[in-house]
Amino acid sequence: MKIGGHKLEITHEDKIFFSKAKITKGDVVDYFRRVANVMLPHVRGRPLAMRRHPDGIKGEGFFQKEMPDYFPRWIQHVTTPRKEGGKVDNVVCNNAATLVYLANQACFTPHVWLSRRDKLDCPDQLIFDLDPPGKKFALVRFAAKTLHDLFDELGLCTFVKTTGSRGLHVIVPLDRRHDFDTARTFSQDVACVLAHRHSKRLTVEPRKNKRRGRLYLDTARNSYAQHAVAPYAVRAIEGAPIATPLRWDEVSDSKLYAQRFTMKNIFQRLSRTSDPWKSLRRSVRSFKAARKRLDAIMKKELKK
DNA sequence: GGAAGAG
DNA sequence: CTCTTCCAACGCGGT
DNA sequence: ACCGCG
Ligand SMILES: [Mn+2]
Ligand SMILES: [Mn+2]
Repeated sequence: MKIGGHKLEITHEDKIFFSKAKITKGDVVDYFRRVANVMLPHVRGRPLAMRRHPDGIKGEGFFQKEMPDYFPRWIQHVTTPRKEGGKVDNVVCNNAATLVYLANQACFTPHVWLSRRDKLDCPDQLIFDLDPPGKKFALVRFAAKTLHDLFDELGLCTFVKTTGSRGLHVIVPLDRRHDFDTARTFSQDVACVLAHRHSKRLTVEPRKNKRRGRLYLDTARNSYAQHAVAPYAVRAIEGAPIATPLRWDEVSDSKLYAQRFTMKNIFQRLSRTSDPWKSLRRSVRSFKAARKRLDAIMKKELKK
């Protein structure tokens, strides 16, 4: 296969990766070739952690952060310091050829950092991870919408995607003027305010046995060298569900669920509707002003 | 999926 | 040569 | 200091 001026040999095209949906490795490679144009803007410039499944979804799968020596020289990469010493040489996926090469390496669930290579210490987005306690996806939709409303009050834009697994991710574009510790503390404070406003349904309680059926507002991703599943990544779950950017009005649909979009129906969606995240990079608002507004809300509502 | 070490 | 193993890591809270 | 989460 010739792509972007690179010739790639695709191996084991007929190997079954998803048995129930009868999706082969060749199908997966073809998926990434076709989705590249809409996916690349969201992964470009970011350290990428490879989630690989060489034996398809019936195998174990593993994370790999270090780019192997045998990868071709045209694949871009960036060295990042580890928090407790040492370093990692990460893949950076800036073009369709790399996406296809990774797919042939059985990496079909790439994860990406919340910061970009030119400013690794300052995230350009926050992520709130919303998973249902048990099976109640309506609670995930509720949490996402109330988060959206709170960020409206704070003057920040929000974007939402299915994770393709159990829940939703809410993304908040940031101005890269603040480090991870500052951004994470802000996200934790936002979660505390929201949990306090909706204490019957939401919680920031990490202990599972103290959540009592409430949805956990998970801010754990908002740290250095952490990563989240990339938009349009394929999850290692039967049916090949895809992490799919949504419009906010879709979150109000009671028929929405985390695995709503799959390798089988995603291109039908993409031909009908334009990229819901097209404006993401133009939606950066002032963190300073938002922090100030949140401080006022905390003083009024949290009381201690 | 591929490298490296053990046997 | 074949077979097995290895491929991540941050902050938090509790021991 | 180490373990178990997410
Ligand atoms: Mn999740
Ligand atoms: Mn979670």
